[in-house]
Amino acid sequence: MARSARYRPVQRRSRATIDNILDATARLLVRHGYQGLTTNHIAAEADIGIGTVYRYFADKNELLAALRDRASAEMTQELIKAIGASLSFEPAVAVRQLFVCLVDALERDRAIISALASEVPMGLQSNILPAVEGQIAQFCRLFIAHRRPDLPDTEVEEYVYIGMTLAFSAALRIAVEREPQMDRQRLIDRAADVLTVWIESTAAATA
Amino acid sequence: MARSARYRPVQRRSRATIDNILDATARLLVRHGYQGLTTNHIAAEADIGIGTVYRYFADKNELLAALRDRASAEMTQELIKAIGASLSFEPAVAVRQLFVCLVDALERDRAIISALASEVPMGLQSNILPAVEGQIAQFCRLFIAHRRPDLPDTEVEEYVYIGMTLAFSAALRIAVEREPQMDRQRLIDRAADVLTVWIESTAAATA
Amino acid sequence: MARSARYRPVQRRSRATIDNILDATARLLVRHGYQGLTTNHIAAEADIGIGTVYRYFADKNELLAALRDRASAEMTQELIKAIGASLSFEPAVAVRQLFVCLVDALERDRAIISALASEVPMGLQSNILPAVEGQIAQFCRLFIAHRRPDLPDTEVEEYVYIGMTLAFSAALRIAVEREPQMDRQRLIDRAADVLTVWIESTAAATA
Amino acid sequence: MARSARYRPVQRRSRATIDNILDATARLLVRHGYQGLTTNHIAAEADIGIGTVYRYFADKNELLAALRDRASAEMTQELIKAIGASLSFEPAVAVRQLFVCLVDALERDRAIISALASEVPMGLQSNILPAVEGQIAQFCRLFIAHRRPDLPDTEVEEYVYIGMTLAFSAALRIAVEREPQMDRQRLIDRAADVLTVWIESTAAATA
DNA sequence: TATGAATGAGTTTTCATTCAT
DNA sequence: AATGAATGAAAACTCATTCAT
Repeated sequence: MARSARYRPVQRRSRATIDNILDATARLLVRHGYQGLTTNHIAAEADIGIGTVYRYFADKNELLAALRDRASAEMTQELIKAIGASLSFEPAVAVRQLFVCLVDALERDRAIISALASEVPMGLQSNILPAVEGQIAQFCRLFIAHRRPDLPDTEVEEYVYIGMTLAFSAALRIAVEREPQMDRQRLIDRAADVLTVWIESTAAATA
Repeated sequence: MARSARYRPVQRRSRATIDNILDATARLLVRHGYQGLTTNHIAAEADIGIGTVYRYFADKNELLAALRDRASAEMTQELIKAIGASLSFEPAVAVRQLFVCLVDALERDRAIISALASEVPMGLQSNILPAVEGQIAQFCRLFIAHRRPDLPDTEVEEYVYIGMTLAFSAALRIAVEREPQMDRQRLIDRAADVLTVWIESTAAATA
Repeated sequence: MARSARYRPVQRRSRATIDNILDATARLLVRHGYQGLTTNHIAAEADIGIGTVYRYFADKNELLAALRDRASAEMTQELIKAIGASLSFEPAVAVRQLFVCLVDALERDRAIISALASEVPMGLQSNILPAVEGQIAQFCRLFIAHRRPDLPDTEVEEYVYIGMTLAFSAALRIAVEREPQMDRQRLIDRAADVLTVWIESTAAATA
Repeated sequence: MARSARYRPVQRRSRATIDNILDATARLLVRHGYQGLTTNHIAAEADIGIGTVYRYFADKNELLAALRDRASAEMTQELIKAIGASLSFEPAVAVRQLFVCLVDALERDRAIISALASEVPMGLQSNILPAVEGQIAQFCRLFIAHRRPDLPDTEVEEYVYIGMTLAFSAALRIAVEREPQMDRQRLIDRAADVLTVWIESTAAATA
């Protein structure tokens, strides 16, 4: 907000230092949660001076946003690769494969995801998933438009919206919030069933 | 530390004052988000002394928890009433009715829900929905067990888990996060379709 | 300070209520120390309203002063009785008897003495012992003046001052601050020795 | 609570700043007593920001403890020097010299001693004298053990305990609590007499 | 006379941010 | 470019005291 008006000299910024800071932040977030995550902590964990942190990030919010963006980008990349690999399978199989991959990805980053999503008081701003979801949605849009050129844009948009919601929220639950006594594999099967049934029913309905 | 037990006199606490404080908190949360939500602000908004806030709530967390519980209870009540009213319809219709009711309820409380869920840094602790969802899930469990006494408990549990996830996450999106250009009614229809199709397919599969 | 100017209607004050308040204060002081000793606590412990406390004591300081005075008076009374009983013995024996009695008295009230003396931030104002000591010193003065009418007042005063200091500080240590592995009886003997030797030497010197 | 360990960066701490803070605290304590001794006042008196106080001391207690330790160390140092200087004199003379030195030291620091001992509500924790006394007692133990190797340890311990109690409490009275009309020199003489007589009597008794 | 709900000035403490070195 | 000592606004919370009932 106040940021754009602040004087900021043109300077060479070291990618390595930025990653060092971001890594330190992620480590602390996973280790202790947002409570007690201070910029001074971050500097100490990254083994640099606090002043250096502020050479690379205008303020704490910007730092957290950069962390969010980096995590989003990594996860997006991974999912897009999985989509590429699934393209040759038939829809029902592909959907299941992608869903498994999504749960895996969320599970791997569960700590950082849940820390950023549910502890950092930046509102939805700090959430990693919307960005990831937006990217993936883009692919789905193209895919559907390619397969069903007859559907109007708004309808495509609605399918994508519902589909993304279902896929991501189910995967998130299974990966991050699942209670220990529930069976991971069976939940994945059930959720994939829903997606498959739904896709098939809509394909039939609009055929 | 040395104080063995917090002093808390037995006393008559005024329901009106508690509601006044909770209302003020909700108003501030909706208006400005969690950032800047201080106990002093709350007292000022409620037009009482800061000491009074601490007469009724041991600390800020307890206050927020009370707000969460009140909102949860209200929403749960409303949904249970809707469930009662839907009991006589056939499944497909009932599901649609209930889903509409859920979206309505979430929409009505959207401000407080999203503020508590995504801005208060208490982790999932501050989220209203889990409590509501848990209550409703209880009903679904009973209902399914009644209609399908042959299903083992763990399977019922899985269906409920997936069903609740789908219903609540879809409804939450439509009510709270829907982008303005999307049509509310059509999204509700699509989401209800998913639920209906899924319920019918599982009924058929296990028949 | 501001107290004398405060309006205070002439009223009947119940001795029982005052003692109730003082007892409650003493109990809390012994139980939890000065930390956490609030007037509201005191009222709750005494099972009366906080307003009632302020009907009987202008402020917290006055309450504490009343407690100090009451404890002082009780201890003084007890010691004076012991002095009366020792009067017929010869000096060396009497001194030892009185010293034992002093240690006993301090030990009995150790909790309240140490709480008031070392935790209440009223400076020396809160200490019980000066008042007790002053009263006892008065007796000693009379006794010495009676036995040694030839000594000038200032000299009597000095003897009393030194004697009181030695007796009370030694007794206080033995009763309140003694480390557990030290033998109470032997310490009493040693301390009584000092007093006896000193008294005899001064008697001889001035003879 | 959730913060696993207090963040405390490894850093160069300026001795000058610490002393500045401690000096300011001592000044305020002497000037106004413990009442009204707030960390904010200390910062203002030291002419630094409140944050700086907390860079050097974790909390108010630690600050007060540091002040106590500094005062203790200074006084101990001084007394030990005096002991060294007295070692060549015969006992009666040495005792008197040391007692005078003790009264001097206490008198010099009377303000801070009485403030810390009788106003800071940390119990005996805040008292300067126990630490000083403990150090000096150590010397006496060694000295007695050297002169009277036949005495059992517990007996030495008792003599030291009684002797320290007498010396310190008498000196404290004379230095800090003496009423103005009493003659300092004569009180010192009387008190030194007690110590001398006692030492000689015990030497004779155990010879 | 007794009550106890309400008060708010005052306290400790935190931590994002600056800037002289 | 990097540093880290210093900062101080702001937050949570306490508790002696008042006063309407």
